[in-house]
Parts: sequence; structure tokens; C-alpha cells
Amino acid sequence: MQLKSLRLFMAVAETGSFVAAAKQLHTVQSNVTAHIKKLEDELGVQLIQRAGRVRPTSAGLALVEYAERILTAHDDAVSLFKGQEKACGRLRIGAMETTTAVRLPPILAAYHAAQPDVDIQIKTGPTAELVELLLDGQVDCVFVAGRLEHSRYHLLKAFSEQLVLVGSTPMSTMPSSQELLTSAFLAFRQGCSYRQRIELLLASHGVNAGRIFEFGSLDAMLGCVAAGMGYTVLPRGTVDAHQHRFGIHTLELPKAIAHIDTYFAAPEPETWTPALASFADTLLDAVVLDEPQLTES
Amino acid sequence: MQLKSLRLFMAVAETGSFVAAAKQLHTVQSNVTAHIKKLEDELGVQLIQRAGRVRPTSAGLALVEYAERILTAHDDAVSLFKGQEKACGRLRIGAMETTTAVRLPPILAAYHAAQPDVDIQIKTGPTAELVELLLDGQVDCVFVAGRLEHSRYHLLKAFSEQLVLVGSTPMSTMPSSQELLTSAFLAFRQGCSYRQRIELLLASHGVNAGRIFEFGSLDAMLGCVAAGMGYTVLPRGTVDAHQHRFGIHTLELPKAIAHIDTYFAAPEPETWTPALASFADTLLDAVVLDEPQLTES
DNA sequence: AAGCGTTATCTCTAAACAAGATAGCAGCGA
DNA sequence: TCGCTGCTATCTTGTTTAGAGATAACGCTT
Repeated sequence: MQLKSLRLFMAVAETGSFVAAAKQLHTVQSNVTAHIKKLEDELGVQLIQRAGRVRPTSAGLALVEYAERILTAHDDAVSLFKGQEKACGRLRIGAMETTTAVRLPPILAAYHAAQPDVDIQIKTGPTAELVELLLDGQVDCVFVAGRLEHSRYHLLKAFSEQLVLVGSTPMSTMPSSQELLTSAFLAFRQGCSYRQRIELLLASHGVNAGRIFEFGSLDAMLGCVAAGMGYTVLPRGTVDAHQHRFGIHTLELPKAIAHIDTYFAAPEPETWTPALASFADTLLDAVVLDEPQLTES
Repeated sequence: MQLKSLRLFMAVAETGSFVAAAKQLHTVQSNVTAHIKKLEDELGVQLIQRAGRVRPTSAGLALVEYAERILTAHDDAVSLFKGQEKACGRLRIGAMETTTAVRLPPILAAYHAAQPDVDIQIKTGPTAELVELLLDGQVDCVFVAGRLEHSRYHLLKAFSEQLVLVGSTPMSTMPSSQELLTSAFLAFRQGCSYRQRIELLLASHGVNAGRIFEFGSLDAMLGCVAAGMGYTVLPRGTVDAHQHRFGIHTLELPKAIAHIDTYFAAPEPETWTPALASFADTLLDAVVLDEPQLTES
């Protein structure tokens, strides 16, 4: 059974004429006859009553319902990709907690305004998990800390973050080694790239990673830091955005440790749905506005 | 876009291999490549990631959802007609009130037992309306009084009815002309073939059709007859089935007027859906059991 | 019964398809 | 690093199929 046959059949059923159906689909009447005949042979049922008025038989009417389902599904699928300006469907984004909380909202807002027909799904997790999701095809794109080592992926430096030490009391200098040793550190669960920086920071002060508490959410983590539970390391932007809500204080870290880039990673552009391509455009616009220099790879 | 391409695409997506997909659909690998490539060209998107593992890209995953809808709808459509033993879908039957009330129930019960997956719809109305429905394709088959004069329709004598005069008091002989003249007659709305018999009956007694009240339902009509509102003419079977519910009495009518055949009418068998074909079988069985002699045309 | 509009059939050309053979490519193990 | 292996891409062949036109057959109308 061919989609073209179904289209011709529907045209005949609607117009009540082989000739009109042929014109409507830009072909000739003999082809319409052939297609209908083939359909009828395949299904073993007469679909169109030719004698007298041309109209679908009751078997034909039964087929009409299924043909509509098939053809609209087909049209939807085509418009998913050929949608010129209007992307539709679904966009699944993977991002870190911090990125989701601070960087994504304005971009998503702009994107949703541009493509209101796209359903957006956000999955949050630490970098390592996000990479897995991307490799596994469970998300269309991810925002991760650091470059993806995998080839065959499109990379775009999206945001530059400055990590700061976050504590419950004002800090003018780095806490002493003794303080660091006895303090707890709060981090996202295993796989979070910021957590590696914490360990790097501790190591640079000759302190082994002490107690590290794992948290699943940013709010919980900041709340606990504010309560004096310990320290954490987060992007400045993230902390700034939450500072008014928590009594927290920050300290600049050495450049080498502080600087961390968030990359946008997605499969090769040829595999992008219009929804994803449009999102990359939106992201690019936002990034360029923020910071003129950017790197593609 | 071809259904075959979608089938191959789905097979590749599921098996993760062009070779396996080819084997599964009984073709060769080069054809799978060609179909996938054509699909990708049509949609302008890479659907399958070939480098490394063979798997659908996110664009491919998006297509998978639509392909499933298309292919299952197609399979359903095919099984609607090719369903060997199991008919499914919908069967729309048109029948007269009297037939629906008395003759149809056992047949429908047998049919539903044989074909539980068919949705049955009954439309009731007088013969003339039913014929219109059938000609208009709004029902798949009808039970009507008398032969259909239209050619190109399949006719089967389903039931033989004996009409009786129904009144509220015991009758041993035909009521007098005077009685008939002053009495009301109750009938179904315009188009009911039984109504013609009433007028025939009155004419045979030299009485013009007097007051005829029109009713839409059998119950209402019988209730009014029992209440002494007047007479009606109905098939004996119908009256017998309701006699215990109403205080009504019957009188045999002359053969010429009393005898009326109910025919099953449907378009030509070549246009029948399996649901309709199966119903015709069930009907034939029931009719043969009832009455060995029957006429087809 | 003739005319008009319709569908069915036939034929020819061109395009599409299926299958096989072969080349190119990535991954694996020695 | 080198082959080996299994995979996909490409090319070529013969066959099938689709498309367009011409024409015949049919059915309705007058």
C-alpha cells in the first residue's frame, strides 16, 4: 500500500470524481484508476462505487477513517522537519543545576517566544550523567562543564563561569587549612564537575578532601551553607542570583581554579531537528550578546 | 515518502543494524541504505547515526514516534479487511422498529458472540427512510419491508411477517365499517410500510383513511392501543412479544393484506467489509434455521 | 437513440526498485 | 601497527512499476 494511493483514494472520496481527484493531485485520470484498483486488489474489497454516482462504498468509508489517521500522521512528520519557520515537536535539554537555575531561564524564554509549538523538557544532572544522556540519545543537547572529549559532537562555548567559595560568614582571605580540614563541603552528587574543583581547591591548600555532603538541589545546598553547615563552590552568577534569599558570603578563588566554561553540546548539525536548530540559534544570539568572543568546534 | 521506507527505518532503529533490518524485512542491505538515504534526503535531516554504533539520531527518534503512528494505523486498516476470522471495526445496521424489537436481538447476540470486536450501531426508522440511509451510505445494510427496487443491491428475504389488527378489546371478526370509520389508527411516521397496509385494509372495507396518529416508538403505540385509543396493524411476532405487557388483542387479517416480507438489503458483496460479510453469514444461519426456503437476488 | 461526461484499458517511455558485486570504513585483536 | 572482520556506501544490472496519453466502454441525460 502506498501513501500516494491513499491520497488519491481520499481525493476521490472527497470529490466524488476520478477526474477531479487527478487534477487535485496533479496527475491524470488513468493513474487514479490504477491506484484505486491496486488498493482494491490489495484489500480484496471494492472501495469506490463507480456505477451511477462515484462514491466510497461502506468498505471505502471504513478505510477513509484509517487513511485520515495515516495521512495526518505523515503530514505531521513531514512538517516536523520541513517546518520552515515554525518548529514543532519536542526539545529535550540536559543541563546542570546551576546552568538551569541561572543561565537557561532567559534563553528558554526567548526560545519559547520564538517557537511556541515546541515542548521543552529539561533534565538536570551532573556533567557526567548529562554526557551519558546525550550519548544515549535521551536528550537532544546538553550544557556541560568543560569540553566534551567525544568527537562527532558539535561544541559551542556557551558561558564562562567564575567559581567562588561560598560560606556563611564574610571572608576576606582563604580560610585556613585547619578551617578547611574541619569544615564540611557541600556538592552535587557524584559526577558534578564543580565537585572536582572543590577537591582541586582543597588539594591546593594541602588538604585532602574531607567530608563532602552530596545534595540534589541547589536550594537545599545554599540553605545549608547559609545555616553554617559548611562551604561550597559555585559559579558567581548562581550565587549572586540567590544571595538575597540566603545569608551567604563569597570569596574569589584563584583564576586557575575559578575559571570554568560551560559548553553547549549536541550531535552534528545535520542531525538536528528544526526545534534544535532554532534553539542553537537562540543560544548563539544570547551568547553573542553576552560575550562577543566564542568558540565553535 | 513510502511506507516501505518507514518500515525499513523502524527496523534499523530497532535492530541497530542495516543488515539485520534487511534480513528482517526480507531484502538486501543495499536497499535498506537506499531507502534510509532517500528518507533522509526528503526530510533534509540525518536520521541514523552510522559512525560507531548504528542508532537513530534525535531527529530519527522524533520520526520514530510518527512512524509508529503511521504504521500501526496502516496495519489496523489492513487487518480491517484482511482479518481472516476476526472482523473488527464498525457495523451500521438500519432496521424498522418492529424488526429491531423482535427479530434482531437474537441475531445481534449471535453476531456479537462471533465477532466481539465489531461495534454495532442500529438506526431505526420506517422503510423509506432506511432506503435513503442505505443509498446515502450512512448505514452498511438495512432490514426493510418489501423488495428494494434498486438494482445493484444485494437482497435477501430475511423474515416473513403476518400482520394482525391490534385493538384493546377481544375481536372475533373484523370491526364494522362504522367502527373503523370512527376509530383512530396508530402508525409509525410517514414512510412506514405497515402504514400502507393500514390504508389498504381500510380501503378493502370501503373506508377512507381516517384519523391516523403517528408514533415514533413501538412501546408508545402499543400503550395507546391498550388504552383504547384506537387500532394498529403490526406483525404477529411483534405483538406476541409485547402482549404480556399490554392488555391488547389481535385479529388475523386476510392473507393478501397480512403477509409482508422483511428483506435484508446491502450493497454488492464485493464491497462488504468482513464485519458485514460475517453479519450476513450470521443472518443466513438464523434465517435458515427459522425457515428453510429463502430467496436471494 | 444520440450526446456528453465519466471511467477502464492499452501502450509506450521513463523512472524506480531489488539484488548482487565491490569498495570503503571502523573496530578488534595479535 | 597490521591485518582481519563485520559493517555500510556505492555502482551496475535486469526487472518492475509508475506516469501520461490515446482510445474504448460505460452510464446518465435529453
